Amino acid sequence: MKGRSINGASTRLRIILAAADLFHKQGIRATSPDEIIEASSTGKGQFYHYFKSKEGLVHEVLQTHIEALRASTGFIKADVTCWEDLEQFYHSFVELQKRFHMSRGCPIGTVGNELSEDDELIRYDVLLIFELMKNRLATFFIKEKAKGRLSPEAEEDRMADFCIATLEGAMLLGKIKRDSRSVEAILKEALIHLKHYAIPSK
Amino acid sequence: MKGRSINGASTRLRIILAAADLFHKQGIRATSPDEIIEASSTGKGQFYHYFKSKEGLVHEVLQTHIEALRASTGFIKADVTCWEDLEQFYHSFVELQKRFHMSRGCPIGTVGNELSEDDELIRYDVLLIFELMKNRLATFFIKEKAKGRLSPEAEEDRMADFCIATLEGAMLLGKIKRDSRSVEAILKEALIHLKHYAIPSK
Amino acid sequence: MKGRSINGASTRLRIILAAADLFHKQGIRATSPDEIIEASSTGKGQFYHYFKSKEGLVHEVLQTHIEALRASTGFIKADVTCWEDLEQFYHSFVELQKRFHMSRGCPIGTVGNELSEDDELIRYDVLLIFELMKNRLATFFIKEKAKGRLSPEAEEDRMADFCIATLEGAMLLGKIKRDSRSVEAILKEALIHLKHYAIPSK
Amino acid sequence: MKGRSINGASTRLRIILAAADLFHKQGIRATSPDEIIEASSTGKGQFYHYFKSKEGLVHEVLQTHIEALRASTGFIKADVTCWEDLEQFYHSFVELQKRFHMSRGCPIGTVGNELSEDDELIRYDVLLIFELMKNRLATFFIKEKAKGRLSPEAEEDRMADFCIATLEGAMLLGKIKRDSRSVEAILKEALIHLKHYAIPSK
DNA sequence: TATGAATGAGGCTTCATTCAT
DNA sequence: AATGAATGAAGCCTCATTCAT
Repeated sequence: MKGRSINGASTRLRIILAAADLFHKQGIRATSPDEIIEASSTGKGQFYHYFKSKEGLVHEVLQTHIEALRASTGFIKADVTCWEDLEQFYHSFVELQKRFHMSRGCPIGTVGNELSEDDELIRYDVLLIFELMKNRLATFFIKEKAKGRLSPEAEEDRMADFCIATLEGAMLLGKIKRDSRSVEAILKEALIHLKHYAIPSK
Repeated sequence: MKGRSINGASTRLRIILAAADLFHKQGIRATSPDEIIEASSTGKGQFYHYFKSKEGLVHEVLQTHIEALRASTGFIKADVTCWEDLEQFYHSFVELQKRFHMSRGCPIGTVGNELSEDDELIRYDVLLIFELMKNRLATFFIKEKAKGRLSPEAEEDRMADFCIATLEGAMLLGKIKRDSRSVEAILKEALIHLKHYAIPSK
Repeated sequence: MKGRSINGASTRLRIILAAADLFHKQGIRATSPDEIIEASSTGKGQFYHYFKSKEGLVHEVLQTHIEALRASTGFIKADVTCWEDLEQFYHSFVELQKRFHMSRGCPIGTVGNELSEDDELIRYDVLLIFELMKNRLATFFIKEKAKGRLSPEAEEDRMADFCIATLEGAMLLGKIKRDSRSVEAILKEALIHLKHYAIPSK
Repeated sequence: MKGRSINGASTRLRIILAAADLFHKQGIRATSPDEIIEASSTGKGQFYHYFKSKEGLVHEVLQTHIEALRASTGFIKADVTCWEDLEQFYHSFVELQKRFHMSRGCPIGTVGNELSEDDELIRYDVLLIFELMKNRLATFFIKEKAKGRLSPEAEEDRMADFCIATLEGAMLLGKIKRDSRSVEAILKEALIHLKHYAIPSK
């Protein structure tokens, strides 16, 4: 009788949280159900009681990320309404990475990067998260443009994708270098570029 | 008997090439020695004759990438001497990705992504490759600055890291979206930014 | 509350019926409690509430077959009082098999076949069913002999066993061939043989 | 280092023989790879080195039965050239069954009986064995007829199928009853029937 | 009566590696 | 240089059952 809990939901959640952490730390393939079971103090049966397979769990973990993104309950600060918020958005990721002493990349990027052609279902989940983030950012740019504070030739969607790409690329480099300095430098460059499209309000 | 050593060399190389392809396609963890052996038409013994372990092979694969980068024999066009070359550098990666119908990311990034804290040796190999690429790019920026064609406040190393980060991030998005359009858009944005540091020769 | 016990009875019955069908379809070992629970739309608890174990359920399923045989409520037409009835007896099994497009064998034989030395309890159940069927058939032969319509050297028990064996063997061939023709041919041969013992009433 | 053998073939054979015995004893589903591995004194890896799956092994086991049948090296005496040989054919099966104290059925029938709709490959193997046996028997009947020693209305194929069906049915009953007497009685009845088609040479 | 959470043993298969020839 | 047999740990999942509510 390991982690017998009050209700089933908590076991399920414990599994998801343990899995999310392990996937972030070492990737999906490097994480075995047994490891997740151990980390969440459950039994083998519970794993497959709550999730139909490891892949199913991956899906649930990503759904949890989506929830957190939508409800702004996670580490990601994607409610961007001003340029400072955009910096905060970037910052929230770097903070996460620093918390793990630069040994991990982006939780989403890590998962996305290790997908292959037979992980279509998971790819769609990752895609959805990236699109969600992109939309949050694009919305900010669109509003800025509407207010006449962004150059008319700025393409909001492109800019948003550029944000995400620089973020993901920077975090990957940060993980490889085990150093946050270039991550911050890269993101600073990205911000400089984005702000080039800004029209200073007089 | 020459034939033997030639064949020997080719066996070794066949294994490396097959492994490089599989690692790129599906990552290291998802690729078993058996799969590599099969793809390179060798026997189990040969694998461990030429490489002391799977990790050793990963190292050799990365050494091969380094060789190719140094000798400019691979797909990477890192001999950058003008802005067009920089575009070519980016382009060479996008071409690679397109060749696989946007189902793969960057061969180096894919490997780097799935490393965890106990893959220090491999991490150094990946780091070396990124540093090598960065130096090639930085060298170009340094020369440009020396020629007075780059703004004095441009930081060449940062710019080079920015190049690599945008590249890696863009390719990740491309793989997740299975579409090259945003990859190209992102890289275009990156180039715009970099060129902002350029001083047009009159 | 009557409704409850009625529902209760029906739950129990639903489980037995679902199990009987699955055992017939794929055998006992290939059928898990989960599958039975799913097929009978119950919960896990109900299964072990009504049956002490999977083996206990197998026993109940066989008891149900026995009931049906005794009360002549099942598909088996074992009330044999004339030669046409004997044909009907055979025919009822072939009909069952045809209903499942020749993909299944005899429901009893299938269960009996997969028994091993530590299934003594179940073996006795199966044995009882075969003995029951045999007695029904033997009774017919005994009566025929009593009426002087069967050769004095006919051994009624042997004949009855012969009936069952040909039936089981024919159904096995039918399942393997997925074709009813040889089943019918074999049973026809069997009938010819049995009728050889008959003395035509002048 | 358990049963390290001189050459690989013997390991493979040991696995097949152990599996054949266990399948006969308790059926395919009741036999786990682990059990086969244990019984054949091998390692887990060897099992999957020689056979692609458990199903693959079942196939090989059946192929071995086919070989034995073709080469007449197994327990089955299917070289039937006279009526005594036919009795011997039957007898060889009963002897096998007696050797195991009537606790097992026919090795082929046992496998055939537990198949379900998703074992098509194995079903074909079993079918082939039955067809092979049938042809051996039918050949005898055909030759007898050619020699004018069999009634013109005898249908050789039917008779052969009848032989196999009675055999399989009798063995199943024998296993359930744990008694050889009715098996022998049933087969005696079958022989009586078949001989009815014989024309005594004057 | 009913639900489904919890448990852990075991089933089938792959992995990475070593060894013998 | 080359082959492939051997090994055992581990990976993913299902099973049969019990327990708590």
